[in-house]
Amino acid sequence: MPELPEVERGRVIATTVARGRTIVGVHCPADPILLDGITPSTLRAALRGRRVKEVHRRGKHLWLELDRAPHPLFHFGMTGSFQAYPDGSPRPRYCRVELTFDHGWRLAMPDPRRFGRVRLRRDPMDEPPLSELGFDPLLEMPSPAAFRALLQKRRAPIKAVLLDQSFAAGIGNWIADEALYQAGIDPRRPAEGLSRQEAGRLRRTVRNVVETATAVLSDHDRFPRTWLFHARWGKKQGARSPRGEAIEHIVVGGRTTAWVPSRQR
DNA sequence: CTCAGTGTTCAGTG
DNA sequence: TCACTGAACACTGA
Repeated sequence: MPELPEVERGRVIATTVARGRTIVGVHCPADPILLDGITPSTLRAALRGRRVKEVHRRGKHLWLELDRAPHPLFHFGMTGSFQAYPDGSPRPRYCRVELTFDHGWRLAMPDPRRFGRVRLRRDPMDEPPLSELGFDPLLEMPSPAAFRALLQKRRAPIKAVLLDQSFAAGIGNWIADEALYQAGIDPRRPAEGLSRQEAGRLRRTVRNVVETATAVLSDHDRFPRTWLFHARWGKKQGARSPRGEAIEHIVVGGRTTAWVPSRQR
């Protein structure tokens, strides 16, 4: 699930259930998704009794700003998410962490595949991993000139650069493919070789894809029907884009890439 | 039964 | 330093 729009949905869910509330319970079995030597008891000690002032997101990372450090920082990996539900509802399957608040509602992080991560940070923005992130396309998209300048420093394929979280924070496999498709750019092109016009188009399509997906809280059924997204994993052989174009599958930057050669140059 | 997957990290290589 | 490859992580569903 989790690229920027899915994580933003998690932020909205967490804000709704947790902002201004006090954490009264922490359920978390010992699990490798707890990093930096966190144990169930240290996590409980850090969180119980704390008030949640605000919920923040940057790229694919999400954290609760508490009334006292350290603050819990979450990454959803491939299959993590947030769910909120009232006291008494069953705990979701694959729940790794569950917080209970003073109004009786709970916030859980299920993560079947366990690629998610939970950390504690004193100054989240000033410490890794957040301090290593590039710009967040929703919060701070650079100017066209600055965007192109960043691209010109990179020789790697443009798709690999889009996936690099130290370049842009929050872009994942499907957003990179969608933005390149809409911009009409071959994913294998060296980033430094994009013209000013191409860089400008790509900047706009990245922003458009992220903003559009976020505006519908990442409800896939509400993504525009013209998006490659709906066709990319359909059938590998003979797949067609919504516009009837042939879709090819190749590997770029170590990831399966769906693209439309007749449209992307 | 086999394989790929909306992600990250690390070791090894050039 | 940069960049690429492959493996590892762990589990589901086609």
